[in-house]
Amino acid sequence: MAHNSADESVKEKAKKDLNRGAWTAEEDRKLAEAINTHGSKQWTIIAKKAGLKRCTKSCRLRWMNYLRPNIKRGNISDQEEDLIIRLHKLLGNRWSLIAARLPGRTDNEIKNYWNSHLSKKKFKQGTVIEGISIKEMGSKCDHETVEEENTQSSSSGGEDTTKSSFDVDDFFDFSNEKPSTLEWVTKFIEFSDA
DNA sequence: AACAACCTCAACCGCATCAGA
DNA sequence: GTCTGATGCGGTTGAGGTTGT
Repeated sequence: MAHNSADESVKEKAKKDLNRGAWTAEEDRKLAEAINTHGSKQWTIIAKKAGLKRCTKSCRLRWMNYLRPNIKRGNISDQEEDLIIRLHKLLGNRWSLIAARLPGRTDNEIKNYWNSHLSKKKFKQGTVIEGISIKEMGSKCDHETVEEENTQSSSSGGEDTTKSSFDVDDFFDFSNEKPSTLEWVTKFIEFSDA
């Protein structure tokens, strides 16, 4: 590494100048004000103009996970839980994709909920995944459990996957996804069809 | 009542990807 | 085509709360 130490110390100093840890109500108010003025896209501008000693990432995260309108907090319903389980089986640890199918829920919330509730539940019940660790689950789900899902749905006529009342068409509507996601979904569909 | 163990969740970190120059 | 800064994502951490002994 040819990093010069002056550069590093500038970065270190900048880091030290930033607030860290829990957000205060006052910080929330300032951030909301700045987003109101500048929109919720230009985070470098927002971070500067808000007058907060917070980095862009921190501002964005706070907005996405807490301040954003229409956020549901806590009380994940049975229906939502069921959907999370199904989506996780299908998508693996792609929390943002899963969150996109659950209005008002954030990727962080779903990730936390999965790690604290569902992963254990699944192990207790032993119904979905057997013989692999939680850490392995994320990567394995991408292909192996998809295959399992495929087998299960074909044997049961594929009806069970729609047991909960979510809109299947909407669920598989990836029209708003990024090209890289679409590519992945296309691959998944090809894999399912094979 | 006191302490330890466990749980939850907000926030941070590092990396990957994207977009513009 | 390359570089650089911005953005987004998933994994991890740690503070605070809860439960068990």
